Amino acid sequence: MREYADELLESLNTAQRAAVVHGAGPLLVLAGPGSGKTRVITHRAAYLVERGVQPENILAITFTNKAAREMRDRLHDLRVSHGMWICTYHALCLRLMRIYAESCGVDPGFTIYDDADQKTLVKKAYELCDVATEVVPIDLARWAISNAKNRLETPEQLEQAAEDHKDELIAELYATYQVLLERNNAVDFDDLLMRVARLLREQPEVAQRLNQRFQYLLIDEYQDTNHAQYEIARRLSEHHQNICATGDPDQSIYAWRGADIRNILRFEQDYADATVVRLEQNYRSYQHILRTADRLIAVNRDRKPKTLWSERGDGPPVAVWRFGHGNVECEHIAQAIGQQHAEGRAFSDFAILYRINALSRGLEAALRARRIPYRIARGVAFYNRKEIRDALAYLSAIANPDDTVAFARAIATPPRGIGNTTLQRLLAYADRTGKSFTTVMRHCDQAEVKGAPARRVRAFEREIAKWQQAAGSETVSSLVRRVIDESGLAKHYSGAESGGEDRQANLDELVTSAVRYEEDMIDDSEASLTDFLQMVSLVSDQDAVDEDSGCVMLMTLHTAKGLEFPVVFIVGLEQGMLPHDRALGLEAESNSLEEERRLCFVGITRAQEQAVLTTTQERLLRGKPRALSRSQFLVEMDDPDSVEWSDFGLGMTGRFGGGSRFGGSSRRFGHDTADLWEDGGADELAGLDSDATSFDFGAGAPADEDAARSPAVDDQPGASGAARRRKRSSLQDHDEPVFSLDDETEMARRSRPADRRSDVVNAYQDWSPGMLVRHPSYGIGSLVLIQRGPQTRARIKFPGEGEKTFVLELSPIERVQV
DNA sequence: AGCAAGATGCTTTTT
DNA sequence: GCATCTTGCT
Repeated sequence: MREYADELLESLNTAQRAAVVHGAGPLLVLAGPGSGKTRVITHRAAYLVERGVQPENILAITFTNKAAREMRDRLHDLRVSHGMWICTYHALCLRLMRIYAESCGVDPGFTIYDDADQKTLVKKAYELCDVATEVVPIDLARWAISNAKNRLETPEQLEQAAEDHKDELIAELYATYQVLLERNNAVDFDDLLMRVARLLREQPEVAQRLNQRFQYLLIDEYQDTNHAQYEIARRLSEHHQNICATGDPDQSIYAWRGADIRNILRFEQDYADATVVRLEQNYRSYQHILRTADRLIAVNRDRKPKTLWSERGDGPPVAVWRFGHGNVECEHIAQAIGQQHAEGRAFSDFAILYRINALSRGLEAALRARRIPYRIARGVAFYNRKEIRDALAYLSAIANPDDTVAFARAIATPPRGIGNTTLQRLLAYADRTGKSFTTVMRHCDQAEVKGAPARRVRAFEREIAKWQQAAGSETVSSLVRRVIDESGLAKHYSGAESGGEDRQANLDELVTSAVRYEEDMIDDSEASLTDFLQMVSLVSDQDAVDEDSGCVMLMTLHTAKGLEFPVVFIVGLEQGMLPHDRALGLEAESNSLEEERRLCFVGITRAQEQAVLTTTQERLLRGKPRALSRSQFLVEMDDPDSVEWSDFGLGMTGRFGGGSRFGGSSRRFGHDTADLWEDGGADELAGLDSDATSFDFGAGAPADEDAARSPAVDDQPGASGAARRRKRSSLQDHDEPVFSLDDETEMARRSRPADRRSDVVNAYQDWSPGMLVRHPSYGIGSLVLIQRGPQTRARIKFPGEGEKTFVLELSPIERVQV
């Protein structure tokens, strides 16, 4: 009879198998993109269990909650479920801090401050230290404090290392900020790591006990660990040395927030006799994609060479699209997605990636105008809404009577006749005496708050006390409901003022999330308000990436790490965007430029079948037009064999600035590519004019408004491909662009040859082998083979160039009229 | 105390 | 372009 352990090794390649069967002792798995890393980790965990290791003796640390969830699911499929700790570094530290609260110097009911709360408190430190933000920019101080914490440095150490007055001020701010955190019984994200790292370092007996508990460590994305995380991993594996780290130095993209690529590079020195396994076979992408990514990353000097290989076919070349303006870029991408969807591709097959969140706006508008369902990976967005933050402030105030940041927020909304003067007096008194805010409110006359305001303050305090009592006897969800209703928040946000209904719905959603939290709790007794709030604060963007939402996914390149999609668009490949300005500064120099390159590498390697990179000559940035030149990365990765350039409406700069109102005139994009190729010089641009006028900017108001009324998400994920197609085509009928019959535009439209306005649904229906086509750089060729499917692929023979394969929707190929 | 209009500054990426 | 902060008015 075959053992289950053998079954676990099936369908693994030699390297993967070596990593899975590796027993005790340090193991480093260097895993290139798409090399089946997650499979290896999960199979390794399951294999260990199968060989007699107890699940509760295994600790798996991931970078995101989503990765943790995925791993848990996969392990469940592999029949390993309970007992194993699978969590992020931050969640791990949270749990340890709760257990060892006293040793960590916190009260277990502490609040976790997010970015915004942290900023509030740092500002307060500025006031207390009498430092002006003009002298030390607030973000500089925040960055410096965060860095110090990552390196486990105290304010005193920072002060000793200070080189100038500014550094001294920062050290002072850090010290004050820490005191404020303590007084509020709060920690920030960095504290979670720092305090646990210190705990393990300073209390060897705790470290020892945890070594016994967690006999095997599995750590994902090791290249992204910062010093504190590195220290934690080391201490937790000090005695048994059973640490399995996986990662890829070429995908290290978090150095800017303290991640140290050296942690992975020196693994072999840190752990004597470490076994190193390299996973170099890629199962994800076609060759053209892989080779292009490889060519780009090979430019980095600070790197260990690595050979990525694949048994998959060439696939279509990587496409580079050049546009005159960011608006055209968005329109064209939306159009291409619409077209491919009409041919049977699911919307969820597409991802659009960008360097900075600000670039999502135009894309959203273009997708909405075409009624293409999309989702933005922004998990925190929900918890960042005003009404949600307000509700959470009430809850934090109930759970943690020292949390003045929460009280200050709660007391102000809805307005209850307690203004800033009163609040400041209360806060000042709390600061002076160190009493909890509830106590201060109860005795507010001592804080010089008298008369009517005093009555209101005491009334507010009584309400909080009432809820605190309720918190002890009812479920979290019913408390959340009660607080939202009784605080007056529900009423306050019910007004017909903009988005009142949405806000109500969001507040309801918060209650739902509390219900879901209770359901997820295995042991009911563990569900507590504090725990719920702490969990909520560790939610991140990546967690909002849904597997099969039936939507096009939009996200930053950072968020995309670890994901894969059949078709990937990376927009904004321009100097200043990708690589970003901050990486191009003289002082930043090569290190950050190399990180930008890795970021681009991560982006390209997300693509399974098709990668499209776009670049524009101009785009709106912060509301102002900005001229841009193409990214150096495009040049570095270029190769005529695997990268194909297309130009769309180059030189159309300036004239169309201003906004997203251009109607759903999809047909006017697509295959009417300009006949210019290389660096569209000014003389070549002349021929573009007629095309340029056909773009109809600013004239599509009716279509735009129509789109605004329709929901962004209208696709049914469950529907079969055929059903979806049918639904789509019926939609298409209604979706017929409502042209505003602006004279100029309509004339431009008519003046174009009919065949160049290819029909979206029946595109290429009449294309057949033998037909002549034109490619802007290869010239005239003949169609050898046409393959219809999710993408229409065509094999075309060019005299002197040989045969090449194209995805027609993505290439600038035109039919030649005979 | 509370609100509204105007001024300011800011955007890289995230647990 | 947006969100946040400041100012000034009721």
